Amino acid sequence: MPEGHTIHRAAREHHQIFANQILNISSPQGRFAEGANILNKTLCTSVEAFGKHLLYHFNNKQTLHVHLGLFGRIRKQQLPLNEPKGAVRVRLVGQTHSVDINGPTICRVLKTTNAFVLMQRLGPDLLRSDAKPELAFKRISKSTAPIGRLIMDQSVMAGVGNIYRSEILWRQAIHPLTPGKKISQDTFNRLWDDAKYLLELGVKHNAIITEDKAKPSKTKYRERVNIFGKDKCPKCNSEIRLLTISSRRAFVCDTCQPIV
DNA sequence: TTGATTGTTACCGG
DNA sequence: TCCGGTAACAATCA
Repeated sequence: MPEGHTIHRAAREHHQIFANQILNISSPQGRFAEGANILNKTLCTSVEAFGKHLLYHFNNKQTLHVHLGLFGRIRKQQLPLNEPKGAVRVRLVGQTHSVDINGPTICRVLKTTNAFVLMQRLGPDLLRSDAKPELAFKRISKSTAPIGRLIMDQSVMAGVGNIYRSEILWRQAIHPLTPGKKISQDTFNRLWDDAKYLLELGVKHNAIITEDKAKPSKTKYRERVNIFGKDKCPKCNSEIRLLTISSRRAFVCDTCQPIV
């Protein structure tokens, strides 16, 4: 489910529906009972995203830290409350809406200051206005690791997931196995700008859309992509090759993305 | 029922 | 010390 756009979209929505409200917090599965007690009936001050991490801040200096991992889901609903579906770890209830967090890898309460310390491990977040892309370029230009690994390394830059990785590199005609140190400043700038553009588009439409001609209205909640999971390159019609980079699937068109 | 999956971390060997 | 590889974990759907 999550790439950076999912989490930032959720943060924006949840901030709107929960900020400055006293929330009712429960854990239908009982796996989060301790944390729920600490936060229950506490004022939620803000909700924000760092990369793929979601933070709900409360006015008792505590923060609910959520990371959805590969399988986690967020379900937002209007009140009245429905029966929880599936493995709901935590349910947040405000005045108008409820949010269920299903199957996250991280779902815990931290002191707010400690949550911020953790976020410092992330590289610049494409979706945050305070991001400093030069920090990412510094890491990339010093590394012999393939660019396909680096742009998905959240400590290098935060937000890109496995689908966007293949799509961004294809759009910018960069071979995923190109060593980081061979990426020029210009190439990096193109890469960063396009990644940012695509993630912002993803936030706007709540979907992964990387194909320029795709009509967002028709593709809502779905993916509209160029080469991820495809057999043939939409530009040159040659075979798409499937690689494994960072133990994940990476798709490449060797014709349109020549190795430098 | 099986397998695949939009992710991260800990650990270990080279 | 710093890599790269691997296992573990999670829930849902086809």
